[in-house]
Amino acid sequence: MSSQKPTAYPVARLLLDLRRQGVQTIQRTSGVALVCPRHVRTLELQSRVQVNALALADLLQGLHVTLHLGIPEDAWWRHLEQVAGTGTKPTAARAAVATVLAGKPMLPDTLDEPPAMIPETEPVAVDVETIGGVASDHRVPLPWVDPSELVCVGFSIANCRFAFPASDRANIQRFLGTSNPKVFHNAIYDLVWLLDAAFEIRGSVHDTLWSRAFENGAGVHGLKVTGTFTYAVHLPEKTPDLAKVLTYCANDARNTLSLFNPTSPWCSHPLYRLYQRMAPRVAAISRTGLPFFRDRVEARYAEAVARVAWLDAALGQIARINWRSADQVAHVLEEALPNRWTPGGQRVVDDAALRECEHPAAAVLLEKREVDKVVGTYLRPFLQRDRVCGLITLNAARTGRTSSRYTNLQNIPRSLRTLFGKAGHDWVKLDFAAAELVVAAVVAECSSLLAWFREGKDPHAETAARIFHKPSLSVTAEERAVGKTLNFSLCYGGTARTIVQRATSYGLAFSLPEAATFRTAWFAAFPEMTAWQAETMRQLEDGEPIRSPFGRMWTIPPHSSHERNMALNAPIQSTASDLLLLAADAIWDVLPGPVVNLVHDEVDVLIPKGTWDEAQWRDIARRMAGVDARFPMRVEVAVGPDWGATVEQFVEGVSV
DNA sequence: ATGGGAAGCGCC
DNA sequence: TGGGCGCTTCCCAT
Repeated sequence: MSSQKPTAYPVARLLLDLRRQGVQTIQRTSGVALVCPRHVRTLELQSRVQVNALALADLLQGLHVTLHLGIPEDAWWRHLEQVAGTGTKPTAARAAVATVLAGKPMLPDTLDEPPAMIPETEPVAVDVETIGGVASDHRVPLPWVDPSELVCVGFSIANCRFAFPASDRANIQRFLGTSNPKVFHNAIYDLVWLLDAAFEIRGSVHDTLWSRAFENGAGVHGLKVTGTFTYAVHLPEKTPDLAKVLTYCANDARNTLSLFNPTSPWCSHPLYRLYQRMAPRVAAISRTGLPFFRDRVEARYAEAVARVAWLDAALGQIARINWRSADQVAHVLEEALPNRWTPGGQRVVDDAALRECEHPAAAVLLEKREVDKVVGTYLRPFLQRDRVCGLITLNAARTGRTSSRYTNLQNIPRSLRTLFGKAGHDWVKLDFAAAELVVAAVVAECSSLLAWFREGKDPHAETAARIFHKPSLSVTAEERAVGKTLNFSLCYGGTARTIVQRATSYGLAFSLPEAATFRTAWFAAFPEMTAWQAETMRQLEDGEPIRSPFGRMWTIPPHSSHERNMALNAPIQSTASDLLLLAADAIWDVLPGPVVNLVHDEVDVLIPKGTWDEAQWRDIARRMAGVDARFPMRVEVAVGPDWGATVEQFVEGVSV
């Protein structure tokens, strides 16, 4: 491939070409659906995912494809090249699209008679249709988003497909309430709605996406080839025709059923079982959301808005530009900025650059950014409802971490956490201490790190002691911070440069050669880490999949340093998050209050004031820490009147 | 008017 | 040339 930048082939142009070739494209809130009237496949692409050329190949061969058009344009270009040959021009792409074939018959838009009797082991596929959401913000309909509404629930059993409007509660409950396995396609979403409508689901929960997530680390936003669909029509937005919605819903349930493979070994895998138990619980957390103190949020909001006005006035004295625009800021600060450039060829004006900048506007702009973020991303959206809800998903991250969307409950600033809580209740925080480092020590079989964890020592301080050649008791706070920086950076492929950057964010300063010395010393102190990283690189080069201790797999092409570092990180991060989910499962039924949030290595619980019982929580924390004997986890337990005011009570776990 | 990409920043 | 997420704003193309 020549180094010359290829001619752009915009997504909209591709869609237009597809449409010309008789491919039906329908705009939906969640993206654009491309519908070909022939067999059938669903895939979704998103920017952070390494997509497979097969995806577009399938599309161009006339499969039924759903694309989330979040991928960068050059990614589309690479696919086009791979599919239609190097140097593909739009005309060649059009020629490839021309291979789209006219279709075979699909399922008709009619409903079957619901069966009177269902054999007990027969899987029942369930699909929910909803309407509403905020299209401009890509927010799908959710119970807490107004306007949003449950329209109908569809079912598919064996060769039968049928649906009921949401008002027909008796019939919906009749089929949800059987002991048959219930099959969903991205279950959390349907579960949130069914839970909100107070339906009771009996039988085990299955999801057609889980096995794929375990097998190749595909998130819901990632590449998702889900198999053969027999009904490939998509529902137009805002259709007033209930009959049409019902048939669509039933046919989609049918599609879901066709994707379900009950004989897959994954269906009996411990992680799959875990997801079956956790999915309804996570849906419940999503629906409940975080309670907050409205008066506090309003006060903080007013304060922040006033501060923004003051800062804007101050900046206006310096230059009358849009200080949110990186381009305009770069133009004003010019020579005062450090000589760094973004991948897109623009001057870097991020916070780190501003801190190095002598210009009088820099300090003011830093504060403006901070307050702007707090107002725009957090406080203003919070005030729109009486609680803060986000859709927590089990399989959006390739590593198996949970994530939270449509308000992210996992990145709320520490400074705002004191706004969350409930009158008459206390907030209990259960937190895995240094979870990823423990997992890394186990996976790499690092004897010294493991010994420290087993003995309950502070690993960062011990690391610092090794690096600075002094007794661990005389390690200073700054030296410990260096140790922490090294531990987190070097496990996953960090360089001397990244160590310096990280250290700067901790308020430490040292030179590149110093960082290089620390790096060498770290690998010398932990020879098993060196060996483990080398072994992972060998697997990558040999094309072997990367595996986690719990059996997740990732096939990663070793093309770039990013992918090599991903291979180092994925099994560690995923194991740490699986441990938290396993721990949450282990303690769920003995918790004295509802779980209100999950933040990667933290579980948050609300309890009525005055019911704190240390012995009870010690027991809970012990169960949590001992969830898997291979991993010497420690759990920190804190309690307080709100999320931000929790105070650590004790630590439970190995050697405590 | 609308949507995608880039930059930036919040968290673990 | 640590990883993993999601959200907002600006800018530009359609």
